[in-house]
Amino acid sequence: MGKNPCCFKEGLNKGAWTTSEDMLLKAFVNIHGEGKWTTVPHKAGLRRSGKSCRLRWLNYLRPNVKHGNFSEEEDDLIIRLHKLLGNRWSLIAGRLPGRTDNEIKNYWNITLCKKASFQHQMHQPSRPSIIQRPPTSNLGFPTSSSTTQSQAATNDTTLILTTAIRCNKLAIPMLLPSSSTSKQEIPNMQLAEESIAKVASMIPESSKVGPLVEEDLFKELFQVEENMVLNNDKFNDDNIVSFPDQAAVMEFERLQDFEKWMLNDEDVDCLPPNDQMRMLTSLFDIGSEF
DNA sequence: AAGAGAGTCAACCGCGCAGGT
DNA sequence: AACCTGCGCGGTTGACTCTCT
Repeated sequence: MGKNPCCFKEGLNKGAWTTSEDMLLKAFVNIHGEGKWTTVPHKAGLRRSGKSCRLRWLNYLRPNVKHGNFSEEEDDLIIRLHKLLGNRWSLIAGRLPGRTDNEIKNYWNITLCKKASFQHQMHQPSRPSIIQRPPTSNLGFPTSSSTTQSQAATNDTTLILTTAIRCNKLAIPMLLPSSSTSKQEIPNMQLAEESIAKVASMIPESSKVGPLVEEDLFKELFQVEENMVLNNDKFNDDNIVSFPDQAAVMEFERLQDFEKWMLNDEDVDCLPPNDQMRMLTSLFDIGSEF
């Protein structure tokens, strides 16, 4: 397996590891612990690079590394995590005890990629599983062409972005029933406002901007029901948020929060209420099975 | 039996980030 | 600020194995 074992560079062995090399590395790490990989080859008496030692230890020699077939549960989890996190194999591996990023990456490329693609076609034939980063308008919203481009990306199977639609600005109008202006008549109103407040609280005060919204986008994010209308006149500082220059950073932090929440981690600062969860599932294009 | 092609997977490579000087 | 070093990550490679004809 692997590269040609007869290949030498600067006196270093390359290619498949021998049993004796494994024993040397294992013994050394068991005594001295992990870390300082650049000094390991010299101290352990190995003619290998530090990187190679680290890789061999992490992927094969480390205790509790699981080898062999993946279970159905593991398959399912990998597919779902990949949908959420993209090709961030180390993060995915962190959720599967005993599995390494390298193993999961190989397994995905060989097996699950096809399986996930098949599942997606069965459940959502017209929607892409991987969202393409849309071009933004001068207001920061995805333009109407983003859907078309996303579909085009699906058609030619080009995977461009695996996280979320990136909006620089998000303004949230009041949600009103078509025949009334009374908040109390809308059961979800309170939750929607809580969601708005939560999102707004994540954004620095200085970055809030004026009333900007695209109705279709809002309806998609908050799953507006047929008997409700958007009142674009009702804006104030509390329901307008933006992600200006630091958009990518903000989004990344929220993705981490979302991931932690999804996986029931402890120490999560932000636990999205139901409506916010719906917004996030739309943003991250995650199906309702979550 | 044997050759070809497809599938598998350990290992390598290059890049980027963080921390230290 | 610039450079160096160590580390970790994701993409890719290529030897080996399996399956088909």
